[in-house]
Parts: sequence; C-alpha cells; structure tokens
Amino acid sequence: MGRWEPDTRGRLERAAIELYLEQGFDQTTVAQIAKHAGLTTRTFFRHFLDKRDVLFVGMDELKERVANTIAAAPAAWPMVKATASGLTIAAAALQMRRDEAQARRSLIRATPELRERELIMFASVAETVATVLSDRGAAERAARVTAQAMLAAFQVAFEYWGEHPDRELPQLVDEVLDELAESVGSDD
Amino acid sequence: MGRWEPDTRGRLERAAIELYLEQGFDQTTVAQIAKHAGLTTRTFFRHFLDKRDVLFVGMDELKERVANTIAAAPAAWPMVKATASGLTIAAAALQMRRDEAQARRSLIRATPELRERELIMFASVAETVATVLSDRGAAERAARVTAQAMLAAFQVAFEYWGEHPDRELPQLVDEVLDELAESVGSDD
DNA sequence: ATGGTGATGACATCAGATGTCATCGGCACC
DNA sequence: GGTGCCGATGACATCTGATGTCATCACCAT
Repeated sequence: MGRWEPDTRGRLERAAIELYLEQGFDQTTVAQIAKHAGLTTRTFFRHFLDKRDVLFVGMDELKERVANTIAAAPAAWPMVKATASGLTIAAAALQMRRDEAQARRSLIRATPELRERELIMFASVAETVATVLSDRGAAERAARVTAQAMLAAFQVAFEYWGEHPDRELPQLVDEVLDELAESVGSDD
Repeated sequence: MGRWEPDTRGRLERAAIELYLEQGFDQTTVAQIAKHAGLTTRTFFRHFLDKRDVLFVGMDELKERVANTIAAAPAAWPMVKATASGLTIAAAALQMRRDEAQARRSLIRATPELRERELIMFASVAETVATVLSDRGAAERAARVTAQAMLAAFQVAFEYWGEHPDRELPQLVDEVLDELAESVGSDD
C-alpha cells in the first residue's frame, strides 16, 4: 500500500513507542512522532484515532480470538469454564510477548489518559464476552455480571503480573479466578 | 467565599449540566459554559479539572462513605458481606437522586469521553474498597479481586437500572450479586 | 484607612484534533 | 505504452481544551 516509503503505519507506530519510552507519553507531541517517522501530523491521525491509539493496536484482534474461543467451547461447559478458556488464550498471547506487554503496562500505569483507554478496552472485551455467553444460552444479566467479574479477575492477575514479572500470566489468571470463586462463592 | 456574585462553583456546575443536556456534551464549549455563568474560561478550569469533571463531583464523597461503611462492618463478616453493605449504601444514595442519576447516566453513555471517566471512577472505588478489605485482614490479592468483581456487579446493576428505571437500585444490586455468586461459586 | 489574601479577569500560548484541497504515485484499462 | 482514475499523503487552516502569567478587585483583619 505504501506509495512513497513503505509501511507508513508501522513507522509511525515504532516512532511513537520509541518516543513514549524515551521521554514519556505526555512530553511527546504528535508532531514529533510524525517528524521522527518522516511524515506529517495529519498523516498520523489518518492511521490512529488519537495519540493513545498507538498503544492498543492489536487488541481488537485479541478480543476476537477470546470471543471465538469461548464461542467454540463445548456447549455443556458452564459459563465460567468457557470464559476461563478464552481468558487463558489471551493470557498466553500476552505471555508470549512478555517484555513488550510489560513495557506497555508500565507506560499505561504512568499515564492516567492511557489508563482510561485501557479500561475502555477491558470493558469492551467484557461486553463482547457477555454477548457470546448470551448467545450460548445464558440469561443476559447473569452473562453480563459473569463476564465483567471474570474480566475484573483477569485485570487483577495482569496487575499482579506487573509486580511479579517472572510468574506466568496464564497460571496467575487461574489462581485469581480460584480466589474469586472462593470469596464470592455461594457456599460462603 | 464569593467576592462578586456568590457560588461561583455552583453556577458553573449548573450552567454546564444545563448546556450538556440541551445541546450535548461535545457540542458544548467551556467558553459557552463560562459565559452562561457570567465568568471566564480560566475560572472554569480553576474549579474543575476538565470539562468532564463537572459530572463527577460528589463521587469522592460517596466513595468515602462506601469505604467507611465497609470498614465499620463487624469484623466477623466475610469480605462479600462487608462489601455488599457498602455497595448498598451507594445504591441507596443514587436511588434517592434517581432522576438526576439517570440523566447523568444517559449523558455518560452517549459520550465515550465521559464513559472513560466513569470507568476511572469505578476503578478508583474498587481500589479503595480493596484497601479497606486488606486492612480488615484479607489477603491482598483476594481482596483486590473481590472488590473489583463486586464493583463489576454493581456496574451491571447500575446499567440494568438504566434500562429499568422503575426498579430499585439497592434491590438490583442484591440480585446481581446473587447471580454472581451462583455463576462463579466454587460449587459449580 | 490600610495592607494582605485569595479569587477572578485578561491575555497569551501550546497541543490535540479535524476539515479541506492540491498533489503524487501506482494501477487498471485501453 | 499512454491515459485516466483512485487512494494515500502533504500543506494549510482552524477550532477547542488546557495551562501559565500577571494585573486587579473585593473582602477581611488590624
């Protein structure tokens, strides 16, 4: 697709992340990013919704994979088991890019604007998961609360992973989900 | 405190909400709000962090009330029961200002920027609750996931309340928490 | 009355975001 | 191999949110 130098989008993405890590998100202007990539400000905004968008590319695809995994789970599985299988896929994907994922997480934690965007992303995944669970036959409100709560558990595991980078994220997700079951379980 | 016309902050708040409802959040400029209140743009930003802040004043106080309620719950109560008591307080407070709360919710749902801010607010409450639960002696990670998951349930109830304005929010919170216990309970 | 204090106005500036139009390269089609 | 269309980019303009700076004014204590 590149008419001049190829891979416009990729160049912008790499330039942005490099500058964000170097001098911080707030201190980096879109003009700097564009110049660093040999392009113009206007072109940056043709490829990304806003300055934050750069750090969340690929999340839509991951969301799709989670949704497909849950949808493909055996119909006999209860909601939690099907959902857990989807979350494990996501955790494994992040684990494979550990250093990159941790670096992005650090950036996001250091910048409220980015944290907002991250929360929107998680909420979007939760909504999608809830829809998939509904389609599997679950009651809508129960599907929503299950999806939201399990995504919350995923976030806690993700956060814990940031504090213990040598642990394995999929394992942490399992542990936190167990803790959730124990604490809010109806046997309490 | 008012040197010229009194209640600067209140006038700005009312002007902002009026204009947001009249012509939408995005279509309203800070200059319009300030002019409508007989003040200047600069003064608006002296009283509010940003354009969105106006719609979330009072939430800090509500957060404090929730935290205090949980902290004051009998030490023998399990995490979920103590947390539920705090959430019920919040639900009752919102129920008392039903029309106002619903109007704000509609505005927030119509504007992604505001949704982001709402999620930050919920996350902040969840963090605070997790800290309180930790202080009560719960294991930290279990406290975090319990707080996050129960706040997620609260959000689902709040959302459902928007779709069924005649239901009582505290009752809905109870119902959704029951659904959560049933679905993620360790007896599954 | 008088000087201090804190809130406000007036002005300037910067960055994010968006619209508009010209331009340039590649591609299909003739 | 020319010709013209289409999509991506550059150049320019503009709007608005946000922030810094400084003067000014009312109120208050003394």
